Amino acid sequence: MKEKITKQAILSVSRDIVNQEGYDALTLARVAKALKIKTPSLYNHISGLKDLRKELALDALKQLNYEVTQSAVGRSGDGALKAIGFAFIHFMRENPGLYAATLIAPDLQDPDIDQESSAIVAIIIKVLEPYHFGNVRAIHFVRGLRALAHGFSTLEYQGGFQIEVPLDDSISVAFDTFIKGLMAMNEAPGKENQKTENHSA
Amino acid sequence: MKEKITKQAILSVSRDIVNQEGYDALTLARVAKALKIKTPSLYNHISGLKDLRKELALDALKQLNYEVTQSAVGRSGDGALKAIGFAFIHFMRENPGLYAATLIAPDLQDPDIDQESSAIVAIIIKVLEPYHFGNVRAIHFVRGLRALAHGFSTLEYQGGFQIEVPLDDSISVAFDTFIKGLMAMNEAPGKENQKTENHSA
DNA sequence: TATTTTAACTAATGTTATTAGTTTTGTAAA
DNA sequence: TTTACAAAACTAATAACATTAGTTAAAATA
Repeated sequence: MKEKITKQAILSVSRDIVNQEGYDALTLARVAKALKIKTPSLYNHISGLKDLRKELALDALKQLNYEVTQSAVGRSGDGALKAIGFAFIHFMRENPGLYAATLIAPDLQDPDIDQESSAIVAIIIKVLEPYHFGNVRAIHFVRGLRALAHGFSTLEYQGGFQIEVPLDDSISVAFDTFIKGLMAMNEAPGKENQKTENHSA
Repeated sequence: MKEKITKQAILSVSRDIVNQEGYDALTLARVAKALKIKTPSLYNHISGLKDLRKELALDALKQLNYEVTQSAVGRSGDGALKAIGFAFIHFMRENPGLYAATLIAPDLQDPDIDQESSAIVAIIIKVLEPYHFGNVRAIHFVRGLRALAHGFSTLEYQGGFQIEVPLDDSISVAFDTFIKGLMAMNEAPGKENQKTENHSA
């Protein structure tokens, strides 16, 4: 049963390739071989390697958004925040190649990519709502949480944690710590509580 | 006055290339052109592109370590921690190509690279000493601070922050938040305060 | 059935990294 | 000063890659 060759099929084998053989293994030659066609035939469906990388990154971001969103449903407050953090790590562990795709191929100027990126921000903003932060302050916290999740993911991806202390404990403690500080901040709020409409932090 | 061609000279032009033209612009052909020699001649000094990337990453990590260390001297406690965080961001802003080199070329298995990575950990551990955390707990916090700094750097590098709220404010708030939570944690310590000797978190 | 579009193909070009073998050049010894 | 050697440049060649142009076969449509 031959798979019909379509953009989705190309993305599908690309996902497998990057996850199993590493991001660098994603070449048009490799993709064509997996699909049993010649390299130039790919140009009937995509407009080149750069395009393929972008599409793959977009796909990865969509999946990441979905999993992050799912991790937060049914939870609230600090439980939801921690779940979001772990959803990042989980995604990276299960899909190292796709995670690399979101790291390397960014082109954040691209409107499609930009939209997916800010969708993640919107999720966190929503979870933060009950805390009643001012908008500016909320953006600071969103950025902090995002940086924390992203930082842990990237460092583990690179192999930056070798010690025998379990990483999951560290992540848990780090989020607890940040959230605890966040509460303390709320009791003694700063002066920068102006309104802001733009939520694409 | 012709520059004598040496490993250092190769690394020097490589630094300029990645910072000015992006990490992808680092090819042996490009380096050779900058040095006005032919590509194969480079093999008299380095053993290939992979080697060059590794050497460049090592160089970048050394510089990063130096700047992080310098940022902490004369400061203590939360002031020092925040300064370290900003040193990361500053390095990334001034040397985007070198920063990318540390992100992309890792090979964390390599002993040279590993040593430089754990040097950064040692610095933070030292700054945390006055807080008298147990070793396990200290490692958690080191990881958290490292992830925070790394996360902010990487996200800004990718262009992940577009809004008009200044990023430096967010970084400041995030570190304050984390440090505040850290103090609160210290007042109510957890149960996992065993001793550990390995400091290469 | 005839026509148009889709999607494969072959052929060719230019850019890479890399290896092998050769020549030049500078330095140190005779 | 001449000779010997090693360092560091070179030329030539190969293989993997992306990309473009032009061609052909098959499928969909009119």
